[in-house]
Amino acid sequence: MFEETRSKLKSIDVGSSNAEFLYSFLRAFNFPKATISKLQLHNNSNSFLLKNKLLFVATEKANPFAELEALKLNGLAKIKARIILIANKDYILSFDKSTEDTLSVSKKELYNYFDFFLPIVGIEKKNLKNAKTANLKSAEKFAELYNSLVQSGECRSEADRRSLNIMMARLLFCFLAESIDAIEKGAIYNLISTYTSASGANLNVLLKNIFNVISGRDRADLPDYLARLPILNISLFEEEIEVPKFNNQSRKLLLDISSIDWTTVNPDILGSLVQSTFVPDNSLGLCNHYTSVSNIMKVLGPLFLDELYEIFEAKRNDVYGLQCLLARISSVNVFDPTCKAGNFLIVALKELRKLESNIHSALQILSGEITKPKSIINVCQFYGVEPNYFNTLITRIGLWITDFQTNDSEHINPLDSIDSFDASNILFANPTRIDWSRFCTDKEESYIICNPTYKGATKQTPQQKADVAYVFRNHTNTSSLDYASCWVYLSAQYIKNTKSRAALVATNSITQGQQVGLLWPKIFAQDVEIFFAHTSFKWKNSSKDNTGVTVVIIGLASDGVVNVKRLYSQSTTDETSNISPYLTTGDKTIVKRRRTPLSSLPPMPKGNMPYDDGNLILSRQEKLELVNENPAAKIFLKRLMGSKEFIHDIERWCLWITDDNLSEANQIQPIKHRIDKTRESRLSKADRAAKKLANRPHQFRETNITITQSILVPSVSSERRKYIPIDFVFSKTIISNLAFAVYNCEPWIFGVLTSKMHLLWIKAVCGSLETRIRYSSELGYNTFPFPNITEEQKEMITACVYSIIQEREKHAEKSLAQMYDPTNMSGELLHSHEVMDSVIESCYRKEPFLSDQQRLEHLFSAYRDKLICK
DNA sequence: CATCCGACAGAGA
DNA sequence: TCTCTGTCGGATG
Repeated sequence: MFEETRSKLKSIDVGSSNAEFLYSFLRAFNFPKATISKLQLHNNSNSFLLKNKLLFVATEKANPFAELEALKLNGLAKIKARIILIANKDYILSFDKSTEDTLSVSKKELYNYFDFFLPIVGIEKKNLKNAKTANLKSAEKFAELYNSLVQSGECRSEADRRSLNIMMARLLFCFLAESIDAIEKGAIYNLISTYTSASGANLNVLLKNIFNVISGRDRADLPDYLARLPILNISLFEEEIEVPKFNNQSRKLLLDISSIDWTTVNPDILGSLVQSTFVPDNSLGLCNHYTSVSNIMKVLGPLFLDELYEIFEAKRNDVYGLQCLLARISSVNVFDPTCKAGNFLIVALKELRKLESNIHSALQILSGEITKPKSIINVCQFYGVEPNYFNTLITRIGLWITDFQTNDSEHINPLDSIDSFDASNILFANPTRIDWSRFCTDKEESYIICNPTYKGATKQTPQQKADVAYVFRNHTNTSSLDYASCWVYLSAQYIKNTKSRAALVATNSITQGQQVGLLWPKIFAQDVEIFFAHTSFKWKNSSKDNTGVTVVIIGLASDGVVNVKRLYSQSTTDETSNISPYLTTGDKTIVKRRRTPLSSLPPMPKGNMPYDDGNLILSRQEKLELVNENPAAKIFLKRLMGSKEFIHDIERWCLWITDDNLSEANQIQPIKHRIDKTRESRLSKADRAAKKLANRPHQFRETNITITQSILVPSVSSERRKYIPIDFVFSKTIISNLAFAVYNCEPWIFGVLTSKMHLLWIKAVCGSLETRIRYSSELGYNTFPFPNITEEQKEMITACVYSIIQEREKHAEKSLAQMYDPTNMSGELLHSHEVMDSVIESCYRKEPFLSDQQRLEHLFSAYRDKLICK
């Protein structure tokens, strides 16, 4: 169906003018002539708008990312088009506003990515089950072969696994070597198909021979068919390994793999795919998530590439300037201290070569020379540390093939290119245990890029726990840190007092909640600051399972190295003099956990934790059945509310038994059964506290109850609502550990908690679940700066509270979720909240606040003042 | 003792 | 399969 589009795109003359390029592009997607001739000029003569579909921008800039950034600065929302297509002489950069996908390819390769543009003809990519790319196909075949060999029982021991991994890496190397003619094309396929039997029985012997011949170990009296293989003098083939036995099926898979056309395989994602599909478990418990190219560009651009391109644009007509720039890029180090399959390094190499090629083109124009010299960017400038041996091999392979593919010179002998396999600096080690500065010694400038493993403090393996303890051995209060903090800290140490910079992708947790107070003082103490950052966005790559995590990007530099800091979000870019550890434009104020409220507010504990494996809790149905059969059970039941039951008005019940009426409760068989099960479950836990709780299995861990009225605050709730849904609950309700409670409180407290001021504070200083609002008392409530107010003010607030309650009562049939639906909130309810907001704000100061930014600044300064007073 | 977190998890469309 | 939005339990301070 789209073959025609593809072939039309392929036939576009790359050298044509911008307008011609655009016309051909649109014709490929079958836009009628009339549409094309009616194209509107947009803002200036370099861009065209196809309304609601496409904005085409022609640029002179060699780095189209700069043009996209410029558009973002002006606000992407204003652009009335789904897809933005930026084109310079050779490359195109495209951005899909809806999916936030980025595509960066040369014009020549554009046809292979036509599906990116299908939304402009009304087809969503997700609906398109198109043929898999060569990359994915190859990776899956590789994974199949790997699994087949593992499952046939050939690779039981650790040593067998290792041999298998090395064999897989060697095979990958051989096929790529064929693709660049370092090995005769089809040689491996022919050897296997000709000299092994269909049963696969002697295939392992043949492979062993092939490896021996290639390594040069065993070349005496070779039969002719093996003698034609070259000697590849690299470490990959040095070790003599046991090759696992093949069977009919695995032999067939290997033949399939060797007949793939490896010339079309893209090294920056192949390695990652291979790795993510066939290293399912590894002894270090590290994850195999890899970073997509568009995410890598979010890191490389602000870290150094944008700056290099700015220099290039400025010196375009200056031979000396261009030569200086060349000298500079030939001496930078790029260092990924947890490189996995190496795709950061590979993309960095590719991008630097692209820039180099641009510089050579500019120099050619200035000097009139025709031939391009050999690249001065060497793979030895690329450093990686990786605790998985197989990954180090994949990284080396990726860098080697990229080195060959991106070298402009036509006179590189494929066999000579092999040397770069061992030239790259890839170290097999645990990066938390080595001294980075002794591995990647700082020449002129080094750039650290990485996407370390994230693991929350309570989810770390003992090994990871020990790693964190080792990295932070000179500090206290470190056992709640995420595993990724190690890389932030070590990066800061590495760049300290140098001009080098670092940029990391990390879980957003390290920029939120308690971790801010635990990590960032240790970073800032080294005179290192955040010079750019990208706020939270949902992690995505093209791997089959897109795991749920929300990430940020953090750029670090020594104080004073970078003056203008850039703060990026999905659609905006802010320039500022400081980026806070919460990734806002504020100052470096850090809010730390407090046990008691800073202001004159009553305590807010968490609700009661069941700790029961579900045995003390009943659904509506279970409760009805119990009461039907045992009417006496009724007095032991109370409504239970966590966030979900509270917000969505879901009926859930719990057994609430005091020591006094325990014997009475035990008379009812189903209740006794539930109590017994709770005891069992608590006893089965390793935790000492749990065993102690088994002594009172009829009760929740905490036993707080409401006597008059309590305010319930859900601990997690959607960030899309205008207000956090909170409400009063009364004595029949038990609040669970999934909500906070101000027990038996005065009504005006409700006014403070529901206010916009409080919400802003909570969003700013508490943690979050992905991007949900995660309320917390120690971080958000106890730290909230609220003025001491008069009785009159309390009365005013109370009046507003009642008017909100009254508005809610008009919709008594609705749940809080429905009343506070972000798209459908009643005008009166909204209004009563706004009145409340202004009353609360008037407690802070007479003149009204003009923006949330102002409100937050006031809150932070009030927080600092209160702290000093205490 | 009692809080904050999760390379998440479960439900609904 | 994607979108939306909050469970549950326990190590940790």
